[in-house]
Parts: sequence; structure tokens; C-alpha cells
Amino acid sequence: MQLEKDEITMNYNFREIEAKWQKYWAENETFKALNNSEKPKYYALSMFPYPSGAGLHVGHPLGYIATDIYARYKRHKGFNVLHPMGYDSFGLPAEQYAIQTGQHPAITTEANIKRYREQLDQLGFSFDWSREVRTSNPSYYKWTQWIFIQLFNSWYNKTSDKAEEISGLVALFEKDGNEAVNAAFDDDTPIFNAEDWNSFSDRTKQEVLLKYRLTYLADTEVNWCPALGTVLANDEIVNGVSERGGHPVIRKKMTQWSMRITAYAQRLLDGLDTIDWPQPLKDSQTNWIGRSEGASVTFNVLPPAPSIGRGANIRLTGNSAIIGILLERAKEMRKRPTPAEAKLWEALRGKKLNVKFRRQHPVHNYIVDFIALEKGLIVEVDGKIHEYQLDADAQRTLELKQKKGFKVIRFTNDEVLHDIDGVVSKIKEVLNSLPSGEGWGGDQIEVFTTRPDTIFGVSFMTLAPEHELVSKITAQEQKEAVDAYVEATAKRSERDRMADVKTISGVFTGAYAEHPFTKEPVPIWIGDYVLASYGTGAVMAVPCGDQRDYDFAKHYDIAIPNIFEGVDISEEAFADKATTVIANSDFLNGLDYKKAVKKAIEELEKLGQGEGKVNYRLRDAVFSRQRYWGEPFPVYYVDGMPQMIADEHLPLELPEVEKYLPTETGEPPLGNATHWAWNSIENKVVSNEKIDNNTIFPLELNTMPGWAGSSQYFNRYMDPHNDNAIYSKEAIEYWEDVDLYIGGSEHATGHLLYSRFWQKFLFDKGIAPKEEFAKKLINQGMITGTSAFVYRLRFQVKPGYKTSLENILKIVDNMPVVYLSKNLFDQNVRDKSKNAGENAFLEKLLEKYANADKAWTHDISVKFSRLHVDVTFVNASDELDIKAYQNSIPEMQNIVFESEGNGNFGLEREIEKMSKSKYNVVNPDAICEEYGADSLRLYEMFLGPLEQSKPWNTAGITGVHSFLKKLWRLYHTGPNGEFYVTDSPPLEGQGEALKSLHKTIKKVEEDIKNFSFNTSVSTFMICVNELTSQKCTSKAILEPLAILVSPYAPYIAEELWEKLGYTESIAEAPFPKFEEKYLVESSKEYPISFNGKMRFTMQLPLDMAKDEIEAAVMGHEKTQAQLQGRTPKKVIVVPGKIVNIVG
RNA sequence: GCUCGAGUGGUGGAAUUGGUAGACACGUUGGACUUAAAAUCCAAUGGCCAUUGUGGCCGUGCGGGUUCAAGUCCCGCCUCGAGUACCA
Repeated sequence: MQLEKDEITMNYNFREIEAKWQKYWAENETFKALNNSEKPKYYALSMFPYPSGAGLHVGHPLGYIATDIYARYKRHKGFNVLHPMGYDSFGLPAEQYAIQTGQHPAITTEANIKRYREQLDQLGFSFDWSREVRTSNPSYYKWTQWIFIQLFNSWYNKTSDKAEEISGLVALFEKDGNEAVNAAFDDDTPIFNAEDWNSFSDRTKQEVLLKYRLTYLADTEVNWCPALGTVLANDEIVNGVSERGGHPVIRKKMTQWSMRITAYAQRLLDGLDTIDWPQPLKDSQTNWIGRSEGASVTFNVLPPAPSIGRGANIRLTGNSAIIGILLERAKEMRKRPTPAEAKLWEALRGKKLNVKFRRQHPVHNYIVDFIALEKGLIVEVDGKIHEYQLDADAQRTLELKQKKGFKVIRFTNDEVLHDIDGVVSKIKEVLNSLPSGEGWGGDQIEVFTTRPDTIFGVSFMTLAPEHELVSKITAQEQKEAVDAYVEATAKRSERDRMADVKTISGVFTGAYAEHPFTKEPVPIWIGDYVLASYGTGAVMAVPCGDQRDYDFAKHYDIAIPNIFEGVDISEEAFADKATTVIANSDFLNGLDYKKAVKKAIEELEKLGQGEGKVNYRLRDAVFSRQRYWGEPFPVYYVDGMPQMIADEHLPLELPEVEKYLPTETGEPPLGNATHWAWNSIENKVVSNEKIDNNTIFPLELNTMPGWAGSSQYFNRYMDPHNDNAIYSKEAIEYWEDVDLYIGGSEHATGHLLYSRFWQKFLFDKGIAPKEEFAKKLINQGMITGTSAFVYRLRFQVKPGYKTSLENILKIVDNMPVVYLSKNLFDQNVRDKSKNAGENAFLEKLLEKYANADKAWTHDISVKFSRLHVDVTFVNASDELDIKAYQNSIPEMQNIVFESEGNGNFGLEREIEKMSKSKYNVVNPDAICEEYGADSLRLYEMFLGPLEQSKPWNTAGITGVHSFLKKLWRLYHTGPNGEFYVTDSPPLEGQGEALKSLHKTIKKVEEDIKNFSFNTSVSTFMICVNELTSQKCTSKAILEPLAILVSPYAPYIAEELWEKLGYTESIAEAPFPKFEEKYLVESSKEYPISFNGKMRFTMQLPLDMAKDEIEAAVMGHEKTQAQLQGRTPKKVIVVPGKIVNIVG
């Protein structure tokens, strides 16, 4: 018994130490942060986890450890440190589990959190647990709902460039309508004046306001995942399938809440320059926002049968280049009609035939006698078309008829003068046969282009098949083909479309647009390479300058005009902006890219057909999910219009449901709730039966997405228990923002973009003092697993066996499954025949286990497979612990292990992602049990640079573990290994120890500054090795050393600190101060190199002058040996660094 | 395809502004202690050649270049990883 007790004091008993300090920290609230302090603040944050059922594996804590080291270091440096932790506890897995088992997600979540907490506690983090938040707690999501309401009550004023109260917008509408308002709003918003607005019904007003609110309800094309029964955000889809579960996703139109994040596109982009985040992360946000500069250009659709009204048509049907002359001419002609024209006009004018006719009307390059625009009918008298300016060749007549789609009928003067009734009835007849072309004319196609400089290279236009104009403009004769194409594309899933980028497909609509400058007709195609969701869903195709347009043009044999000077485009498009010189482009000729863009935009603006424009790829974020386990929207519906629940009645708590699946009518799971109606008088949730749509209304059935709760949690930590506000002004003014944020790179475009958006919004509203929530962000790399493999042999009956099946089966059934060790496999089987008959080794095995006549063994074959072996049964030398492994598998399995000669059973190792299915998951609990949390913390850091991904191999942990033992022993050099530290001041000869210490202080501080934690672990090892060999026992050295180590290995540091005589925790002990004076060297071991190659070293005083060094080196016998009599051409001496002899 | 990142011993990885490549560990080999094992300690360990010893040659993905000197800087390639994907 005595012996055991001694051993406890002597040895590094990490289990006891760690349990002791865990308790101490919890009881003394050692890491509790104060919201007011004389000290400077420091806010260190790790991304909070989703508490999954599997618990933590060794990869998870990597980032937490790094943050913790930094937080602890800052505490030693005299900062008031906020280092909180919580749980992102709403989420899909708990809900899926609920669907399968009926278990309430809150219960599973609670259990998972409990396990997480145990694991986190064990790892020795300096979290202030008093500030824990859980996104699924009503007291937390009250404020998520509150922010939602704030967004609902705000609009984005582009003039002040910030979010403002919606009431201000209403005031503007009341005064001036919406035309002059510069806001972020929906495209389909109608224009109204003050009078209109004031006459709108309340409902209409609400509808209009929804088009301006920062969160709004709208019919949106969403990514619907039938298998999950919910909508997914773009960033929740990976390769066309759901990120969770890999289910197919289709496009569907649904009424959904959306977040107007697009209003913040530019600020989200600009803000990236102000924060110290990893470049790849910034790049991916930049990419996601997708800003491109260019121009929007309006193309007028040339009408086959232009429509009625709106005076604008007069311009639209005529070639605008010559419209002035045409109109003048037409006027003149109207003044002097022929008798026949006059007579017919009397019969047609004033809608006598129920159709409005115009006379002497310009169409394209011509003036026609009479035209019914809405029917596309031209009536010509005397069989003539008054041509103007251009030759009346057959081509142009054809153009009017076919390309422009007009029906032309002709009468002679005689017919009109003598049989006006017959003529009119003929016209009536034709009119009746024509479809009403209402809405045909006056259509415009707006495109976005980044290359307005290439506008003269346009030879066609392409619309997305979903473009709203497609059905309108498609010519009769192309209708069938276009419809078929549109239908075919709609059917194709996103995934198909993505997988199949190479195939070129499209259909001509039969319609033409007019080129803004040349006024030439430009054919309009549709093609699925144009995306409805980007830009305007239409492109001006410039085949010579864009490869996709080029390929399309080649495929459909469309002209490819070359507008580049000295460039060959016979093989491919030319897209190099830097070397672009424009040609064949009228006023753009000879200009480079930049100048041509500017000029083209200027000219377009003159025409009123374009302007410079910035386009973003970023879409508004869909915010509704058809799930149960998420934040309920604080919304009820009156007359179908959403109403917010007043702040003082929040939180609106998640109702109980019987089933977590969608309802039979396809409503979200909350549709199952029986108690889910809002009493607007009593302001409480009541039974659905009471809904009267008078005072009691239905509540919203969707819930918020996973990112809702995580978009502001970092601010809530500052004042997590505040019930009156999301946080107090004092709290956020003290803490301001996160100084260091560490987490995985997978959140680059999800959490980290949405959080920045919400933060900017809160900043606009004066609720947050900083526009960016995290100054510095680090992505920790992934820890991958090292899988272990074994080769398994099974004996089988060979197909085409020659003897009795019954007998062979008898033998085979009794044969074991053989596991081959790696070396045996490598030497005897890999790269060799796996047919027993041709492989002596296998033949031998077969005979060994068949225990049968040779005749029988010919009918037995060997089948190989490579199996994952659970890494818990693998030792440091990649060998299998056969006994332990056997104990883990069912007994009835007859397995034999073919080991190597020395009895070891080697395994093959391979790096793979850490996952349950690969049996390579390493559990931190087991590591802590065997080596302790300090060892785990050190080892995770020791593995390599924080930001790199690196493989886990438990074997290596013995290195850091024995370091900790050495560290312990350094303080326990007394008799029987008792604690022994000398109090006496540093003696003579302690120079070396002080040097070791200060070298370490310097390096560790540098490392922490650079987040290079792996190298500081090495530094500690070197220091302890040095002090051990120096037999250092001085308190003056060992005390600061304990503080140095404490951020990395806090448990052992606390224990040593206590043994050194302190009664307070080491947590706030001041970090040792580095003193340069202990590192001053008097001499240096110079590397002496010859032609750049180091040959030997020489100890020389550091204060030696350059020429003295040269003389000393040249005088050295080894120098002479190296030179072998040659005279050096040059001797380079860099004092304090190197000597290089050339020659 | 585009964007970004990375290639160094058997393995993880060091190497500050160009200045002794492989620190520190793991693993391996040999040795000490032990009845034995574990633990601990000592020594060797980039490759090749030579060797009693001193030593020599090659070497940071490949090919060039700049420099007294290149893992590090420049040019051109190759491979791997991550993100993104018809973005007009």
C-alpha cells in the first residue's frame, strides 16, 4: 500500500491531476469573464458545434484547442478574455431520428449535449460555461425571431446605403410614390405615384411593402428535396444532391420567406478588405457574390405582328435609324392619299372592323398603306409597297412577310373603288383567321454583358428556355419546336444539366431583335446554356468573343463576324481583354477593351438602350424550411398577409406535434400541431379549432433554416441571459467584436456570409457597433484518419469443380477464413497469381487448411478481399492485436491469422477521411484515458500546422506523452522522485538554464503570434531536454516554465504551480518576460562553405571583423585541404551568418 | 474549365528577411536494465560509394534561370488536394 502512495507522488499521475483541476476550475469559475474590467478585452471564439449523436472524434477539438491556447495565453498577458462555448442545437439529424423513433428532438439533443459537455470538460478548455447558449432554447431563439422581425420592418435605402425603418418608406410612398425611391426591391414591382399609393387597399399596401422588406414572402423557385421533404439553400447542395444524405434536388416554385441579402452584395464584398480572414475563404465569398461589371443593353424585338397602342409602337416597327425620315414621309403621304387609299381608310378607320388600323405606317425600312398592328396585318392598295431608301428587291418583301411575320394582303385600286364591300369583307375574313397578336410588339429583351465593346460582333441572341418572353415572341412556325425544347429542359434535373455541359442544344424562336446600332435583325434563339437565374436570363451572343457563343454558332451554322483586329477566329473565340483591339465596329474601331467599353456604353446611353451596370451572382437567401426542429417564425396570417407577433410576446415557442413528418396534405410538420393559432387579442397561441380569421389566425408552418441561429450567437455570448434585449449596449460596447474566430472552412459561404449580412444589418440599425463581427479568422485543417487493412481469404468451391460437390462442400465448410498479414500478402500474393494452382504459397495454405486429398483441393479456389480493421486494435507498429480483435468478433466465425515469422501480424495503412464506416475513428475519450488530456492537446498541436489537413496516427502520441513525463520529472528530482525545486537565486553556471528558458519564451511567443502551435511543442521538448541534462532545479527557471507550458498543457501546469506553492490558479499568472540579455552570444559556429556547399564549421567570436574572419578561415588547415592549392576567386563573409569561399 | 493551396527521409513535420536542409517526434535497428514484459535510458538512422579513421558524390515534384549562395526568388511544366462550375 505504501508503495502505491509513493508512486502517486512520484509519477505523473495525469488521471488524478486532470480530475482534480477540472473540478477546481468548475467550482471556482476560473474562466468567468466580466463585462466590465480595467483590463483590455479579448474575445476568442471557436465555432460552436452541432451536438451529434456520435460525440466528438479527435478531429473536432483541434480548433477548440488552438483557440483555447490563444485564450489562455491572452489571460497570462493580462487581458480580460471572453471564451465562450455553446451548441448549434437545431438541426436535421435530431429530426430524422425523431421521425424514425418518435423520440422528441429536444430529448435526443439534450442527451447529445450532455455527452459533448463531458468530452469538452475533459479536454481542459477554459470556457466560460456561464455564458453557454443553445440555439434551440426559447430564451435564445426569442432573439433570432426578434432579428427576423427587425428585418421584416426594414428596407434597404440605396441612397443612404443602409437599412432603414419601413415606416420611412411608407412616408416616401405617401408623398411621392415609388418611382423616385432608390431601394433594393423585387423586379416585378409596379410603379405608382402618391395618389395611387394612398388609394391602395391595406392589403395591396402590404403586398407592395413585401417587395421592399429585407425579409419577405415571395413565390420563389426553390431547391426542393423530396426525400428530405424540405427546401435547401444553394450552399446546402453539393453536386446537385443534398449535402446531407445525398438526395436528388429539383426546382419548384413555392411561397417562401427570403432574405434580401442581395441588398448587401457590394458591402459584403467591400468588407472583405477590412478583415483578416484566410484568402481562400475570402476568394470563395467573392466568388459566391460574383460581382461583374458591364452593361445592360436593351434589344427591341422586331415584331412579326406588332401590337396595339402605346404610341411607342410607331417607333418600334420602323427602323429607328431612319425613323425620322420615314415618319416625315409617312406624314406627307397621309396628306395626299390616292382616292382608293382615302376610300379604304374611311372603311377601316375608327375600329370599324373592331380592330385599330393605321395608315401610312412605317414598318422596318418601308411605309405600308394600312396596318392592323395587333393582328399583324398589312393591307396594300395597288399591289405596291412604298419603298423608301432601299431597293425593293424580293428579299426585302420576303423579310416583311416572313421574318417580320406580317400577313400582307393586296387589293388593286379598282377593287377598292368599285367593290369596297367585297374588299372589306375579305379583310374581315383574313382578320378573323389571324390570331390576336396582342402584346407582340414593343417587347424588349434586356441583356447583361461584360463585353459591351463587342456589341458589333453580335450575330444572335439566346434566351433561357424559362425566359418569360419565349412564349410571346416565338413565331407560329417555330412554336412546336420551341415548346418541345422548353418542356424537355424543364424535365431535366439540375444534375443532368450540370453533368452534361458539353452538349450544345437550342432552338430558333423565329423571332428577331434589332441591333441597337446597325439596326440589322438579330435572330433570337433559346438554349439551356443560358441560365434563367443569372442576369436577365438572356444574352447577346458574340461568337467571336465568347467560347460558348462560338460553339453554339458553329453548331447551328450561325454567322461568326470577326470584330477583332488581327485575330484569327477560325478555330476558337478570342476572349483576351488585354490584347483586344476592336475592328469592324463603326465608332469602336481601333479602340482597346477599356476605351471601347466606355465608348459603347456612352453610345448606348445616347440611344436610351443601355447603361453601365454591375451584376451580382448572389441570390436572395431562401429562409423557410419545411421542418419541425427549427425556430418558428413569429408570424401569423391575416387574409393571407403575414403579420408579426409583437416583440413583447416573444418567444413564439415550438409547438408539440404527434408526428414529425409533413402532413397528408403536404404541409410542413407544424401542420400537425393542433395548438398552432394566434389569438391576436390575448396574444397567445391557441387551439387551431378557434381560428375565425377575425381575431384568431393561423400561424406560419415553416421554420427557419439551420443558419438562423448561428448568425448572431457570437454577439449573444456577450450578454447571454439578457431577457430585455438581445444584449445590452454596455456589453457590446465593451466586447465589440470577436478578436479571434477559429472554425472549419466548410462554412465559407454559409454561416460566414449570412452572419456578416446580419451583422451589417444590425450595424445599420445601430444595434451592433462594428460592421464586421470577427477581426481575425482561421480555418483549422481537417484531421484525417489512418485506416488499417487486412487481406482476407475465403475458400470457395471452384466453378467447374470436377469431383463430388457434396464432398467438396463438406471440406470447404470446415475451412477457416484466413487473414493474411501485410508482409505475407506483399511477398506471396500481391502482383502474383491469385489462382491457387499457380501460386505455391496459396497452394500450401490450401493444403494446410483443407485437410483433404489433393484431388479435392483442385476444386477449391481462393477469394481475396481487403477489409477495414478497426484502428483500436492496431498498435504503434501497424500490427494487429489479434486477441483483442478476436474478442470483438462473433465467436462462431472461424478465423485464423497467418502471421509473419516473428509472430507479428502487420497491417496495411492508408489515409482516408475519418468516418465510422472506415473504422478509423479515434475517440478522444480513449486517448484521455490512456495518456491524459494534456497529451491529447499537445499531440493535436504537434501534428502539424493548424490550417493544414493532416492524418491522425495515435502511435505518435507516445512522443508528447513522454515529454510530459520528462517535464514532470524535471520538478521531481528529490529522493524517491519527490517534488524538488531549489529556492536559491540562480547560481553561477545557470547561464545555460536561463538561456534555455529565454530561448523558449521568445520562440513560444512568436509561435503563438503566428498560430504556429506545432513548433512551440517542439520548443518545449528541446527546453525540457536541455534543462534535464543541465540538471536544473532552480525555481527561477522552473516557475516561468510552468506558465509557458500552461496554455498548451493546463492540467500539469496547474498541478506544478500548486506544488510551487501557489494557492491561486495559474490561469492569470503573468507570462514570463523575454530578456534578450540571456541570449547574447560571444561566439558563433560559422559554417564554412566552398562554392555554396558547407564543408565544415569554425567557432569564431561574434565581434570579429570581416577581414579577421577571412584570415582565420583562410588559415584553417581544412580550408587549405579543400582548396588543394587553388587560390579562391572571392571570399564572401557575412558576419554572424556564413563564410563562402568561391574558386 | 476557372480560382486557390500544397509537393522536403519509412511517417508527421522543422528550416525568421535567400545563408549549416531534415529541428522535434514517430517508426526502425542495436544496446543497457529485467526471470519476462511494460516502462525507462543510451546509440545509430536521407540515399549511394568508400572506410581503421578522415572522407566523397547525390539529394527539398520535374526542366530551366537569377545569385557568392535557392526548399525559399523568377520562367515553363507535372502531380495531388480544396472550392466553384455553362455567371454572359
